[in-house]
Order: sequence, then structure tokens, then C-alpha cells
Amino acid sequence: MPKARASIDADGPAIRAVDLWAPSSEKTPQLLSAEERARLAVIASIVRFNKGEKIYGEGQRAHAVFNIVTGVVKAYKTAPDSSEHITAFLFPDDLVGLSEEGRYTNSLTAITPVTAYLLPVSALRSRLSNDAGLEFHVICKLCHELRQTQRHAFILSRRQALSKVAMFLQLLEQLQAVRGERITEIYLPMSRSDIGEYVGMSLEAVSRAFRGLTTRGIIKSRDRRHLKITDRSTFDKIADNTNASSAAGSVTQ
Amino acid sequence: MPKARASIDADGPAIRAVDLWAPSSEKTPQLLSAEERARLAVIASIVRFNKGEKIYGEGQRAHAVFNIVTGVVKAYKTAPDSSEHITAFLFPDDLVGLSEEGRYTNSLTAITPVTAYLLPVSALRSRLSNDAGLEFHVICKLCHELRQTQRHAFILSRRQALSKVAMFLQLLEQLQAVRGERITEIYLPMSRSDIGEYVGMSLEAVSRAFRGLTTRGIIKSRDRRHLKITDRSTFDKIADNTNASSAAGSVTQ
DNA sequence: GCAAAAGTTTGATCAGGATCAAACCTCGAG
DNA sequence: CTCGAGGTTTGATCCTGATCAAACTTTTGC
Repeated sequence: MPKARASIDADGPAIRAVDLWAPSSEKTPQLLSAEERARLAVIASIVRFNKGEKIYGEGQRAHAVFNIVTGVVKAYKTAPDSSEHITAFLFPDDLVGLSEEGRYTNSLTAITPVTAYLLPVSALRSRLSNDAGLEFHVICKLCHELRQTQRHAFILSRRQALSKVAMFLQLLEQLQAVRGERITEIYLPMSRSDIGEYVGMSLEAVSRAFRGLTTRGIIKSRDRRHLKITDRSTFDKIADNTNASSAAGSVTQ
Repeated sequence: MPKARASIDADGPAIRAVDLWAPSSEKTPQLLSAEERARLAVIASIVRFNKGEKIYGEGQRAHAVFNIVTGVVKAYKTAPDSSEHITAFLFPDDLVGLSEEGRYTNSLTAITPVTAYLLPVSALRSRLSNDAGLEFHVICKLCHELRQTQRHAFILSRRQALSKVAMFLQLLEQLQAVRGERITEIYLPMSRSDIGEYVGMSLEAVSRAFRGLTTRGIIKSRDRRHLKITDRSTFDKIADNTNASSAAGSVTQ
């Protein structure tokens, strides 16, 4: 977050209008172009984390930003009642290290082995101030992040367990799709309880939802971390709550 | 959203690192400084909407951005099953008009009489390209919006009705606080069902939650749209789920 | 000011998911 | 290979909030 003026935090107006930069129709799939990447490489160092290793904790002094190279990371907040709320799952090429007032706003843990570039905040900041292109990319990424978060909120607002899980799978599928090509198999690097904490339900309910989708022939899982969607149309109907109950509702559990 | 490159939408990495611009410690409570505001006034025109009037619909061609002057607006998405999911409530000084691929991403309806500045997208875009200060403010506002959305997601992830409503009231209180001064009375311009669609529960449940908070002496409502918090400590405990049940749990309903 | 419409409260019932509990896999460490 | 810990499935029960329904209140338009 750009700095921490209390006034912005407290009463800064929201912005909801950002389709203004739309320049040409060039593609910018990466946060950084090869060239920009190279320029940043100077200040970056590679770091590595084991599965389950905590990268940083909420409230800790934010000294660095990470650019994930391989692996998957979860960002989460720990509520006072010690329950976790997962804010996002981060994948390769994602930038992580959101901070406010110089402190991280959430905790970060690797859920698979992770390698990442570590970019010291100070060095990165000076790069940004004289690199308009980079700044533009940042705006793009902020917008992307905003979309993702709105989508997350949308998932959380659903009341049906099947609906939540289906939407979550849609999300993963899109994240894993390469260049718009639909993938055949969805990979679930995170645990059932991670999923539950992301979509807002208990881990048992997540498990049951998977079984529910399986017994209806909508998904088929190879193992606990790999599944494919076998009945697209009803899957989509469940995901966006278009009454699929006529067909699937008959199956009791 | 800045433009609509399919590739960004599909696989653009998320950014989570934006505390990089933190300059001095000046305050920027408004999106626009008086001067910037004046520069924009040239291209703006004033528009007025009645209570309940729809400002625009999701998917409509996005020709303009609105800067709310007075009144309150709700932004929402209509799910295929025709249920509404409220994305945000917008207040004076908020900018609205988020679009993607030149089309609005959600619908907008005035929930009180509203006056606003209408800024044509085309004119605004050209302003922005040669106004770095404005661009910086946009980044700030995007961050603010992101924070708000994350907070919304956090509310939606709570399972207790009282907790959701209490968090929602906290949110309103902060939005209405002027310069960090805590207000005495919270104003609820939106209907119970609007609240329900925002926090993810039925309107009846919202009503019961208000009653629940009232019978426990935690809030006191002057009328349906004005209330004050009478027991701060238990209110806060309920809002962040710190077990307040010892004290309040005894009250059955 | 009245009637209709919209919004709110309250009640009763019901269902879906939370929770508690136990058995079962899976993977990694020794 | 075996053991153990962490993760997952499954089961049984309970409870909260959804849903249906009806009375009541407030607002709005004539």
C-alpha cells in the first residue's frame, strides 16, 4: 500500500474507475518485461523456503518484496480468536509483500517448496521513482489484485458449499491456464483446511463438497491434489448457482 | 481497471507489494487536491439521481466516471440466479465507474438522492496521461479500494451473524468518522436487505442481529437509520470474535 | 391524507453446515 | 521398513441462519 497517511486510510475516497490508461492493445502478461526484469535482477537475490515454512508474519517490519519463481504461497491473517483467514494464494510470477506503514499486512507461508527473488524495499522504491513503465505495470497489477479480491469476496458470499468449492476450482483452473488454453487437470497444492479458510467453510465441509461433486460425476480426482472436471455444464451451473438442482438435487448426499 | 488485455486478466501475476511510494508524511485525504479538482472541473458536468435510480448497469458501455458529491450509492453484481451481491457502498468523494474492456463491471444504484460530477472517460484519460500527480493519487485510491475489498472479504468470511453485522457497523463508523474523530451516531442509509447482501446473510437475519445487539445493550437505535454503540468493549469483542460469549452468551436470543 | 408499496419485524419450521469424534490414509523421518 | 504426525474422510449430532409466512411500519405517490 502506498504509504500510510492515516487520513487516506480513514477517509480517503475509494476509486472505482480505472479503465483510463487503456493504451494500445499490446499484451503485458508479466509484471515485468524482460528488460525491466533484468534491471531489477541487479538488486534481487534468490531465496528458498521449505514447504510449510513461514516467510514473514503480519505486523513484521517490511524490508523486502518477493517475486515468486516456483512454488505456491498462502497469504493470511490470523484473527484474534486465532482462526486463520486466507487472503490469497500466490503463484509463480506473483509479487508479494504488501505492507502498510512499513509493516506487512498479512502473514506468508510456503505451502510447497518455494524459490523467489527477494527485492529489498529501499532499492525497489528508488527504481520505481524513475521508471514510469514500472509504475504503469504496478497499476495494472493493482487492478488485477483488486479483481481477484472481488472475486474472492464473491465466493465467500455464496451460501451453498458446492457452489463455493466449484467457484474456487474455476479460479484455480483459470490461474493455471496457460495463455487461455484450458488445462485438463486442476492441481490443488493446498490442504483441505486451507481451501476451507479461503472459501469460508470448515475443512470437513470442503471434503464433503468434493465427495458431493464426485458422486454426481461432475469431477473426478486422480489423487488428493489432482482432479478434472468431467461434467462441465452442471459444474458451471453449480458454480454460478444456476439451478442445477433439477438434475443433481436428486442425489441425496 | 486499466484496460483489458486478456492476457493480464488471465494470467497476470498479482501484486501485493505497494508500500513503495511512501514519500513524506503529508496528508492526502481527498482524491484530488483543490487545484487538480479545478483542472478537472473543466471537463465535468453535474448530474443528479433520485433515490433508487439506477446509474448504470453491469456490462453497459463505460462512457463516464462519477465523482460523488452528495448521497450514497451501492455497487453490485447480479448473479445468474438473480440474487444481488453488493460489492461496495460509495460515499461522497468516492470515484465510481470501474470498467474493463470499456464496459462497467458492476451495476450502480443511488440509495439516497445523489449528486455527482460526471467525467467523460475520454477527456479524463487524456488528462491523466500528462498529469503524474493525478496518476499517483490513482494508485493511492486503488490501494484504498483494495484494502476495503479485503476488509469486505474478511466480513464475509465470518460465520456468526452478530460478528458480521458488528464488523459492518465498525466499517460504517470509520467511513463516517471525520478526520479520525469518532462519531456519536452511525447513519445507515441502506436497507436491511442491502446490508444482508453486503455481509452475506438474509435480511431477516440482519434484523435479528440488530435486535440481538440491542437487547444485549450493545447498541441503541434512535430510528431505523440511526444508532449508537452503547457498550464499546463487548461490541469490539463481538466484532473481532474475541469470545464475548461469557457475558453475552447467556441471553438466549 | 389516504392508499399502495416498500421495507421491517417477528414467528415457526427446516436444512445445511459447524462441531465433535473417531477411523483412515499418506508421506516423511528415522 | 516402520512409525508417527499431519492430513483426510466419514459419521452423528446440534445449532444457526435460511426460508416461508404473516403482521406491522414507514414511505411515497396521488
